[in-house]
Amino acid sequence: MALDNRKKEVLQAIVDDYVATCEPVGSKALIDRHDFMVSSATLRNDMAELERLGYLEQPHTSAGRIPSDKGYREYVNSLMKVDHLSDEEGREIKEKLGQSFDEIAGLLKAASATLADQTGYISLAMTPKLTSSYLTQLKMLMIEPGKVLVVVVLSAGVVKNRMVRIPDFLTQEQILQISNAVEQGLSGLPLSDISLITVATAAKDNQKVELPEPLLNQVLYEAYTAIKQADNLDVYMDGKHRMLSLPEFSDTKRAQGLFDTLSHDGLVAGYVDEVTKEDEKKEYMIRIGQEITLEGLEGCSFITTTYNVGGKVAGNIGVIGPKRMEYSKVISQINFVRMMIDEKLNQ
Amino acid sequence: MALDNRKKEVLQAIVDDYVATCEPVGSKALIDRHDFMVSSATLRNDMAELERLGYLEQPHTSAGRIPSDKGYREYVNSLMKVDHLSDEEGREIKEKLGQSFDEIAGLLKAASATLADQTGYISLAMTPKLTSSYLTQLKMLMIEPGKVLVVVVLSAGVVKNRMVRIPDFLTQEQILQISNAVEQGLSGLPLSDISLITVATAAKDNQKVELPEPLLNQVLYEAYTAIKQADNLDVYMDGKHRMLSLPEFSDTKRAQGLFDTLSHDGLVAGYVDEVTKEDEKKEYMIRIGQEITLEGLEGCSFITTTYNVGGKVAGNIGVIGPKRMEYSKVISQINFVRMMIDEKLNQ
DNA sequence: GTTTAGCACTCAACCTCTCTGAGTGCTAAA
DNA sequence: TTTAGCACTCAGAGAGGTTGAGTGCTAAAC
Repeated sequence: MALDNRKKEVLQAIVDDYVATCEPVGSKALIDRHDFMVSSATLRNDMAELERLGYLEQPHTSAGRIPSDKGYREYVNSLMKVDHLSDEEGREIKEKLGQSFDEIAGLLKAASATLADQTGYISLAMTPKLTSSYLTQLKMLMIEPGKVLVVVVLSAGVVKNRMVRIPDFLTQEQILQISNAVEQGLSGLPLSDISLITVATAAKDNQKVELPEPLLNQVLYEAYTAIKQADNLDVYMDGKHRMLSLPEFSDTKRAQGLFDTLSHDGLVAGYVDEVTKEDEKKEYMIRIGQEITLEGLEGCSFITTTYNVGGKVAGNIGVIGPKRMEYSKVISQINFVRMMIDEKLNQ
Repeated sequence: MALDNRKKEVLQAIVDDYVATCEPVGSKALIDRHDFMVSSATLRNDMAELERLGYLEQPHTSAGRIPSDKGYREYVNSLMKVDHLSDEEGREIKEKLGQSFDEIAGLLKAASATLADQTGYISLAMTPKLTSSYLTQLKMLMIEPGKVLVVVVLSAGVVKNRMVRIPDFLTQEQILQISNAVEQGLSGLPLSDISLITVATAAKDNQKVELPEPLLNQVLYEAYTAIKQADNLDVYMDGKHRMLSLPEFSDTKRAQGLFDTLSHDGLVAGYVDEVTKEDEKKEYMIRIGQEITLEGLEGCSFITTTYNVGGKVAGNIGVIGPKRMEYSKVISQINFVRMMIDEKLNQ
């Protein structure tokens, strides 16, 4: 059964008011703050009906109503008015992200900081998923005997490096030969196709490399690990501490549950990944309250979106806030930041 | 006026009990839990005296006493029994830090995580102060036309790198010439002696570099920035969220004040630096309550110590916890971790 | 059928009052 | 100097009462 127009307006008004005040909304207050052309008794009937249908909840008999997860969902799906960023806000974001960044990591850090600042909630920025990107360069730079810096460059413009140990007596020359051989053999190959075997094949096909097998293998193993490690997702998160000032987290237990989970980057990244796949065709992923299957985030809402680098390769940015979130505002803020990232990355 | 022996014992017992329970300690409870050979009335007199002298405080008339900052200070300075780590704990730490680390950053991250785990408080690990270290290598690796990875290697074994932009048309060959020239001219020089001018001199003294002045300067500027940036302190902090479970932070306001400050790495690092200088000759820096001049940390205690790399170059590790902290235990934990770091770095 | 006025009802929040008990300070005697 | 004893204090818990925002229901009006 669909909601009639007035009920929709009532639900919308209740969500708006509750978001603004964090207090249960009663029929009287609703009349006062909005131009309903009916009496409070009528609204009471509507509210009772909305509660029966599961869109509203009552903390206790003599209190007003608050939106349920289902209520928020309905609001987000079809009721909220899409907000435009004020010029002011747009300008602020542009200012913070306007400078030039030499590495994608720097851009994402700045994006995360900006998003946290602007929304006042927790922001999230993840490096691109690199599975579909390919290796473009592999350099090995001898720092001192036995210590080599492996630099991996991927098609998405991602550069990662890692210090590894190798046998002391190998020379820069030998290392150079190996890295050149591997680079020649593997560049252009998707990361997912690179295995210890392909690395070894690449090195051995190249005649110039002349080293005893076990030694060679040791170096190749380190190169392989460095390449694979370049695939690791980095997660930048800001604004956690701001959540403590929200009334919904005045209970330390809740805040602790949230922080416990958020301190495991991997958990969050995995969840975002999973949910992004579910909502593949949508511009945004929105999860509200109990819809979120991460422990400790049941009282939150989670909005993410995807930025693009070149073709397929993409990462996520997002915001975690209370269910009582200014959805439309946050969405437009995320969107703006995403556009900025896209622009920077694809210019 | 010095405290007589019994008063010292009383103070010590009160601190121990309060640390264990977080409840004000009364004369009766003190008699029950310790073997004082006197009556509670006598202890009451002692406690009144200790309060008059400022070592104890009373939350309200009909409550027991809690240690004041001065009381904790006396306890730390001369009363506490120095604890030895249990074999169990030592083994756990060794296990976590036992693996080999290729970079100092990795070691410090692990140290911070371990310290947070073991103490249950907030841990801190800072990269070495590099002002007294010198440049050993400077490499520039062309990633793609216009983009160069500058790798800076310092005497302390610190390797930092930074992606920079240069004019498109410079070749790998030219870049190599420049970096070689700079490296030759500057290697062995303390970081503090390196300026834009010395960089430029190094490059220009080398005959091989043949580039129009403005172009060359642009590249040199980037190299200089990369070198200077290698000096940046990194701060690793873990275990923040655990503080929320302590009774002293059940009030969200306090927790927020703490987290606000801790979210500024720089503030904390600066403070540690400053205080380490004050306590230069001591093995540990300990600051209690109001002694800490960082906003939001007035309810905490802060313990740090210094690890060494080679000679002078040194960084700090530390723990931030409630004033009601198991001082001796934390100190031995920090100490153990410091020894592990020293060992790893100087082997 | 929908809307409204009116009224009885509910219940968290707040206040006040009392009681309890842990803990104190003081005094006078040992 | 130490101790026993006693009067005193005060936070915290519990009981009782009041308030007021908010509800649901009913019967009349539209």
